[in-house]
Amino acid sequence: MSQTTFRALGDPTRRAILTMLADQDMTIGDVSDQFDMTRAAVKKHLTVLEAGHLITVRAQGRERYNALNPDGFAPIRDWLSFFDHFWDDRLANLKDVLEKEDPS
Amino acid sequence: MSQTTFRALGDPTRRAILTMLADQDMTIGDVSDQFDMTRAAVKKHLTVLEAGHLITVRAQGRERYNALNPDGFAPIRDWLSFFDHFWDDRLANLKDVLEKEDPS
DNA sequence: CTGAAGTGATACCAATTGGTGTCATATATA
DNA sequence: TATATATGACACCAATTGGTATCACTTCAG
Repeated sequence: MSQTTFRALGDPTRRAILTMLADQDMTIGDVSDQFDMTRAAVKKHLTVLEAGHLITVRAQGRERYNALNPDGFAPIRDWLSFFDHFWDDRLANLKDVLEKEDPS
Repeated sequence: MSQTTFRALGDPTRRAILTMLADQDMTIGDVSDQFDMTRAAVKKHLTVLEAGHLITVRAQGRERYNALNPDGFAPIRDWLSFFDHFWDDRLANLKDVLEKEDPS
């Protein structure tokens, strides 16, 4: 289900984390340095982001690097595209109607 | 802020409502007929969707029709496009590096 | 006018969420 | 080996959230 992904994006702190990860992969310590909250809180956010497949974690010694997972954004993009296509079609239908009413 | 928009999309019931509204504008009664929950609960969801500018409401007699607001999806699309562009650029940079290492 | 239909608003409740504090574990480093 | 560093895992708490029940208000129809 993509519910975990949508939910992960619902929190502003988590979206900020994703933006930061766009610049560079970061450890929990790196991330929590940028926020006025404990590492435990950041860890929870990272767990939610991982559950939503928006990030991946790779261990390196005692550090664990969090990195963006581009593929994780696909469900969101797909969901949006449903509406985009819908509006495209509706626009096309409107065009057809107009052309039938007043053929040029 | 687009936080209200992201938050609105975080709930599966609200996303289902949006999908239903793609087919046709609906009153609260229409919507709540489709879910196993009270009208009051549906009303709350619609309020959140309206706060996120994802729907608009127009009164018609004693009925109030809820309709999709295509423009409301823009913040989400824009936010996603930031990452899309980022990955495009990163891919381009990678290509540059490869071409420099092994000029064809 | 009277009653039914459609809705808004509020109080209330259980569950979830975002946060802290604390302790345990694993890994570098002196 | 001893110690500091980086992290994970809980237990716990306040605030938010999704839901219900209930009452008031507006509008349509007889």
